[in-house]
Amino acid sequence: MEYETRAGGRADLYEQLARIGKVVVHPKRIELLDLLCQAERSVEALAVATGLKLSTASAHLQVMRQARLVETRREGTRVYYRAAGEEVCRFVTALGDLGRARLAEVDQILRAIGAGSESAERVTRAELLERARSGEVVVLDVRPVEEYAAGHVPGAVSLPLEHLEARLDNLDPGLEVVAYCRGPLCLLAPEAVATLRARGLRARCLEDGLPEWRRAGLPVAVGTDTPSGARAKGRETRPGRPR
Amino acid sequence: MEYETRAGGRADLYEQLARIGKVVVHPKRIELLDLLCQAERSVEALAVATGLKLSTASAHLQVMRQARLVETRREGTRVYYRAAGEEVCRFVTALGDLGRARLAEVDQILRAIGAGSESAERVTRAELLERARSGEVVVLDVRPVEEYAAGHVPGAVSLPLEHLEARLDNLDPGLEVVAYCRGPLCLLAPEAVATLRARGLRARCLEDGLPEWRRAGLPVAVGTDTPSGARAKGRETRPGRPR
DNA sequence: TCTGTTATCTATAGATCTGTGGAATATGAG
DNA sequence: CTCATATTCCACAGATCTATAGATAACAGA
Repeated sequence: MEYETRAGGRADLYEQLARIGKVVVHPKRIELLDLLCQAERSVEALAVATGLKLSTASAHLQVMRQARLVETRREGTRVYYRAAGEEVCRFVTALGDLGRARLAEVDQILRAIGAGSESAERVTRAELLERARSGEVVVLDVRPVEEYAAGHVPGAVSLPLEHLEARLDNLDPGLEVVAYCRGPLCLLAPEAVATLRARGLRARCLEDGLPEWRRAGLPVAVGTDTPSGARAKGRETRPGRPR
Repeated sequence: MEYETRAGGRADLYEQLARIGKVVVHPKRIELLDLLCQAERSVEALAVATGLKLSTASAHLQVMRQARLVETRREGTRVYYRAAGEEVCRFVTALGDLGRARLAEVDQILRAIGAGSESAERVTRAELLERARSGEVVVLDVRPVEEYAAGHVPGAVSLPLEHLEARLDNLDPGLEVVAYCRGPLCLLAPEAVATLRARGLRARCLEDGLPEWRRAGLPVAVGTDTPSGARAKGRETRPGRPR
């Protein structure tokens, strides 16, 4: 039996793509990339967030830099890493989607906290926009403050999950809460919702997270000012071409 | 300085995703996956196409199976592998897109054969549909016959690149040729176009390849009958939900 | 049942990857 | 210039991955 062999330069091509594959072969590197899709961070911050030793984290970051998936910015004695462009975040999302679709284990882990695929509970972006405008809901950003600062849903209140219990009183029990976090793989918002519901509040998760919000061409606010009344003081940007 | 640590079950999550990453860390596995996104194939066919020994190819396929990215079907003494669903192909596409966007090397390799990002030359799907309907162009599927058989643009003529030179006479020099292949990373169609142009024929590539065509919700014909007149005899399917 | 074909499994040697502590570098403050 | 901080570089030991040959298993046909 005979089969055709492949054309010439392709070997190099796949070798190049494997450079990218090399990044996502290590769980910690995926975690780092996921973090960097939310906001830039210093090496130390990344090491602490992922539970790695500093030198190990740095080594992983070098691998990611060689694959050109991250870029750096120096500020004084500190080096800030960030995802090298929107395509990187899209790729991480694609990886997560594939995981949820094909690996039952992923869905199980997510479902264990109520973030699984029975997402009938989730609020769509369109619904949120509409209801937030009329003041019916409070939008809660439960990610760490630095991620909120790097970009958030306009009008959202920053309330990191770790501080949620402590600041429950600040929430108006009459309003429904819509919480969001990093995306479909992130457990912060589902955990927040579980906590809130246990306290008798009405709460739901937003579908997806901030990267998808941005990618949908919706406005993103920048800065740490939490809106006490209705409008935030941080800059607000609307990207060029919605999709 | 203090940073928050991450919540609980996440480690397992990224470990699961790394199972997928493990597949794309090896160039040959990416190549195999790319092939399987076009059509199912036997282990031997895959080994020959990628230039691997049989046992090595089998080992790679086991890794891919463990990550649930491929599935198998047994037919007599032979085992056919296929991509485990549309999400897998979408992921491979995302990987390729990321490579083209971030790795200059990838673009260089593609450009060396005229398939680079200066794709102003490419025909859009919409344009092709319109012009093919009015009979102005010949649509050429330059992939191997088994991929044509597994699915092709309705009305396209199967003419694998390796046979192109030999069958040049069959082409009407008055018509423009639109060639397509596996996708943006595939070099078959660009090479075919280069060959045709060297012979003085008018020829262009279609944007992307068959997977993207299918993903766009356009009809896909199945079978090996090449249309001599206007209509193919193979089945023709229109998927449920276009996108 | 026996035989040939196709694919998987096993064992192994060589290569690559990981985590680590400690040295080296770069920057800013005194 | 010297010191303190943040990061990267280096060397090494232990773990994992890769390719391959040969054994084994599944199947079809006589």
